[in-house]
Amino acid sequence: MVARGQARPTLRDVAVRAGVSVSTASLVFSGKGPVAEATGERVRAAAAALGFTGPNPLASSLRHGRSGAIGVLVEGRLRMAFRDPFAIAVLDGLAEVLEAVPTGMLLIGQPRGSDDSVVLQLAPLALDAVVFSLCGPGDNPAVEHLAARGIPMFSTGVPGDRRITQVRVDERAAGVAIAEHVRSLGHQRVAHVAMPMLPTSAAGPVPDAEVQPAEANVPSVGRLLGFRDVFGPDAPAVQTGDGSSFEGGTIAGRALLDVPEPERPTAIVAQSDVIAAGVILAAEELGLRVPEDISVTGFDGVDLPWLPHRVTTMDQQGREKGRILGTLVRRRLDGERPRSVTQPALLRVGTTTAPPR
Amino acid sequence: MVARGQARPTLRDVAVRAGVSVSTASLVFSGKGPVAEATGERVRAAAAALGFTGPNPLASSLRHGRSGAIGVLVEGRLRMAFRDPFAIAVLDGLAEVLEAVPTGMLLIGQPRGSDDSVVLQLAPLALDAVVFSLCGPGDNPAVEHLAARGIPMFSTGVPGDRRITQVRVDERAAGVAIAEHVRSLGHQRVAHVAMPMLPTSAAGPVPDAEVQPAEANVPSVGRLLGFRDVFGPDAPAVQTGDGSSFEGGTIAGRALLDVPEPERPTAIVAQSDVIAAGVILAAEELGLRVPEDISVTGFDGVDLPWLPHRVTTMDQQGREKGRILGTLVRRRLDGERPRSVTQPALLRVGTTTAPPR
DNA sequence: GCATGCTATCGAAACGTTTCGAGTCGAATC
DNA sequence: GATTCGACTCGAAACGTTTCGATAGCATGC
Repeated sequence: MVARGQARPTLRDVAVRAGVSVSTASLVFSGKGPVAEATGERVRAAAAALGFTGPNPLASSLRHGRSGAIGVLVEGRLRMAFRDPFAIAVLDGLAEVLEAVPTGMLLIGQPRGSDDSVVLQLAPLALDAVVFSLCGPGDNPAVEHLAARGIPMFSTGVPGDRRITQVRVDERAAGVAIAEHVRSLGHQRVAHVAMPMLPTSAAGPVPDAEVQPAEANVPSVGRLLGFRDVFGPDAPAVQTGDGSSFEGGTIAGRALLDVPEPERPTAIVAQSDVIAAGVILAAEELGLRVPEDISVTGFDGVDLPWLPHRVTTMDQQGREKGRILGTLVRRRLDGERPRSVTQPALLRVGTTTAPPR
Repeated sequence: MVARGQARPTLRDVAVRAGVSVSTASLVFSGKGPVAEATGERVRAAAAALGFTGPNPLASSLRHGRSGAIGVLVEGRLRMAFRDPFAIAVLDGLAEVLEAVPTGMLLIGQPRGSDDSVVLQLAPLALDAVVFSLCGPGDNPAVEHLAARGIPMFSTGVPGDRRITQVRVDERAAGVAIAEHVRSLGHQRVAHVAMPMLPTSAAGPVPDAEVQPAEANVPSVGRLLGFRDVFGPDAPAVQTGDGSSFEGGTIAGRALLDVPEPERPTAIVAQSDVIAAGVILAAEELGLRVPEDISVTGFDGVDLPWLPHRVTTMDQQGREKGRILGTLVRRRLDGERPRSVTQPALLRVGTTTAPPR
């Protein structure tokens, strides 16, 4: 029942005790190949008696060449990544599909700046695939390493390497769609709050040099391009210094709204719901009512239970995106070569937009 | 440079190409044992030429008996678990320590109700240790399985099994401390909003039968006991139906505050900051100002950037707790047998408490 | 009475490392 | 010149499975 000494029992111990060969014992646990009822029973009894809880996963993995784990690369500190409810939604959908396989998700943190340390961290890990779902723009040193190891890679748009199978949305088209909605309400002075264009971008107005039309698949860039497709290339845009964050939204909101009324935008298009929430706080701090005095839109379509508004947003259906990602991973592990897919984003009108006064 | 055909190169391929034995090649990559400079160079060159990215982790793990991954058990859907910023803080601290080893964190979801499926999910996973940090009260079927496999277990208080090494706080004492603070301000009619006493608890008033003094190590129970140590055994307490959630706090807050003024409590002691935030929303919805009309306290000491208050709370230093947890895991993997530890929780007075009017 | 087919079982060969003990060789020591 | 010592290298034996091909037993069909 309990381990004698230190060593765990092995399949061989079980086989010996049951009076069968190791291969037969293996068959009993894997369920492949025909085994007589009585034999199976004897083996299971021996296993129970020895406290054998099943074949050693490491040995089994080595034989199969599969570890049963996929890596999830997390850029920056965990606490930051997990503040983004959209990322969580994707992860949740992913887990939902992978649970059934079953495959575990191995979190791999990647603190900023330590470029090659992630490779050192990755090298000793046995992974069947890797998902980039909490990463920002820019190249990731992990991509080269994983490509060399032949580990299949998946992402939700960034990094944009062609060796990575993607579940993406047409960011620019989505940016156009929400901007159109704002314009159709009658807004003309409209500003944009973006996530950083580059990993190195500083908070503040977006420099034109950082907006490369070729990078339209990067969410921050694509959404800004879409916005400017509607409101013109000179429509004001500021970026946060830290991705999709509430604080970043608040800071940007103050900068845009704390100006004399004639210059003040009548609507702000933000690149995420969390940023939009921050902008709303900034507006309310300044005594502006949303949506009467100022309209605010978000992006993502996540639940913000603590926000007493329903943000007008582009619903990206994060959980569904995660599920699709999971399905792609599964199919890849089954030997197929699934191609990248594009998911639609849907305009969802909430309580934070109205015609200008 | 690139894989020929499908097969990845192995250490043997590298050794052959470099004209050395496999064991010597192994020495080069592991850095153990003396290797002549020239030999090492030759092996590395051969590896580069073949596109060998390092020893196969699976084989290496089998040999070492270590997988380089620790499991993190997540009760309920991922999205729910990750809504709790305290859990995230613990995870963040844990990751900080484990990154350096390096060891990955393998998330294992455990949807409610599917009692033995977690074992099925766990069985094929190679884990060096398991951390329960996002789990609620009650027994967990995974504990038996892991104990049988001899996998070291760690937790932050629950489950309370003695085979698990714990980083806990004295929940009851902490509950007393914050209640004392509220009483010292002069409050007499004080209510409590708890997390569920049992996994099966329904939202609403806490039935006496669910409050077992023996279970004082369970956070929800211990904190309530501490609260009642100060305000008496009949002080009103309601529990949420879903752990530490904003919505749960709002619902409970409405139930407690939407009553005629003479019956209304002048302070509410909540079992988490997130719940406290929900209570504050409920209060404000009813036109009550915090802290002028009603004081609200939380628990945990997490950052809620979107909340325009600094909650008075017991700071549990989640990140530090996670770091300690990580250190315990590390020491255990180094062969020590670290004992459970108790962390202090510190009263941190914010802007949500004041004397009653 | 012999080929045929099926079921149940087994031995041996992987899977790709790491580690242990042993061996080689040249330099230093007596 | 024999001995001792390091530095370096190597072969072989694990680590605990899974899988392939072979074999044995036994009934079926002619």
